Amino acid sequence: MSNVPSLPVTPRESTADSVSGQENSEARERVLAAAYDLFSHKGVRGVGVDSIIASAGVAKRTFYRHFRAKENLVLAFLQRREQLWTMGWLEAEVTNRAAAPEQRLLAIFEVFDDWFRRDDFEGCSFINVLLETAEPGNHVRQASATHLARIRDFLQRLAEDAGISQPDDFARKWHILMKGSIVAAGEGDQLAARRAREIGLTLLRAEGVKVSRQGDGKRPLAERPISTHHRPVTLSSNAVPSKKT
Amino acid sequence: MSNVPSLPVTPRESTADSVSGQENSEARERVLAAAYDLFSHKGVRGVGVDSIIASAGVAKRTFYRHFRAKENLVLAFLQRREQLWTMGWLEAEVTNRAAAPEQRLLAIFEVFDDWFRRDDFEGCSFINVLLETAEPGNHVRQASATHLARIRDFLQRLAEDAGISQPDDFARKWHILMKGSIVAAGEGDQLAARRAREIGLTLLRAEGVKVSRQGDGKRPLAERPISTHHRPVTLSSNAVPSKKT
DNA sequence: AAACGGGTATACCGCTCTGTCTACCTTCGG
DNA sequence: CCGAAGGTAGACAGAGCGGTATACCCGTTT
Repeated sequence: MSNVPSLPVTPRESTADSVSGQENSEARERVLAAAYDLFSHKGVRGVGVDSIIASAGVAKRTFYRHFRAKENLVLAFLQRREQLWTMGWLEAEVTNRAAAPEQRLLAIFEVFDDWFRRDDFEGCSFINVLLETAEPGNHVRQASATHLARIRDFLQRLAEDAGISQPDDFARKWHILMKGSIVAAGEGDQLAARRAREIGLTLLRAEGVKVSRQGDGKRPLAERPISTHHRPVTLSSNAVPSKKT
Repeated sequence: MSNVPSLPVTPRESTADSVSGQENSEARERVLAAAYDLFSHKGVRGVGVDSIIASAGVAKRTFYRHFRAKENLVLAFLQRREQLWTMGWLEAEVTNRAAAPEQRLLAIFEVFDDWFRRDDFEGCSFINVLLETAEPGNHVRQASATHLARIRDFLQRLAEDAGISQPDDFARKWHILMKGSIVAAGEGDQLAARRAREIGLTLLRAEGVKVSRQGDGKRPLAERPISTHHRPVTLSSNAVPSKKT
């Protein structure tokens, strides 16, 4: 049973790993959910396979039946992070909060503002993994870069919709603001999102975009039904919680 | 005997670690120099004590005579990074390239532009260490945050000199641009520094600062005597290079 | 009924890492 | 001359890591 697994276990999450071709196992899902929590908060190098299987309540053999090696789990984690965080949370939340493209760009930092205030703020897993993996050729590192690029694609689409002349350059600039504010938040600056928003505002205006002020500070924040943050409903502290969490 | 050690071995680098009170040993200096290269390029978690002592050509016993534990070496490394990178390179280079405070702020990104193009670009060790150390209370993590704050102090001084109204807020914003561009460069965007510079320019103007254009693009780059980059003259590939570098 | 696929539990291997310990060598000052 | 300080070399302990192997259990399918 276990209350509501993070993802409905439905379809193939791509990159075939499972031995017999079926990646929709319950055990696999528990592992992935446990890995999501642990990896996103403690980093992929800081969490061992033993911790994950203990937290997932799964046998080691079962783990290695679904993932050839730890690296494969990490790659699967990054993909799930994109589903849950990038798409299921950030993009959804932004799209929900504003309609005009330039307002959506600004809304990113309003979403970040809430995020940075969370006591269990984890930072951006893509950045974290990228930076804790030194070797340039690494699979995991490249995957992180790809997922970051996909965030940039979202920004670029918004820039195009806003009629900005050089959407790629603009998206990369906006991404610099996002990444910079995330690192600043990790450093402890809880106001980082507001600062980044202000920079973004001047940047938009310099770009010739007319941005109708609907609150320079906080948003009206009427109804916002989505998102209980991008965290999957973690399976309630299963089984042996391992020794040294 | 070993060509020009990175620092003249002269005075106390604070935080007494050495057993008998003298931290000006030659062996200690070799260790610190080796650690600087390895840590800054491969991360502090990715480099073991064995690699360091092999690269430094020093016995293990000697290492532990000077550093109670690896953590103490890491802290010493961060301090040296501040001396060599923050002060000896970034601040010196910026101060050398421009005189007016607003020009110095912009010069940061011109210095970064050169830096990002290096093939052995290592990123900001303070950010790297901060992000690869998950636990919030950690000594090393806090030390990294402190060193980052000291960079911000430099920015704040420049902001004050430029007559900017809220220097702390401005410094934090500028730092967001710096950190964001560094991460972007780590991701592979070699133009990140120029993008950040452009953002900074609009930000300065929005702040009411008159910035006389002396080249919107590249600088005149006349004489610039300082800096062969912040890298200490690494002791030429000493001793046993260990097995698996 | 038998076979099989997937799950559990646990021991184990080999490697790496931090840190200690033994033993010897060199230099230098009283 | 001798002893202490600081150095070298290398074995070693103990822990954690990723990954494998053994043995058993259970439900479904054939």
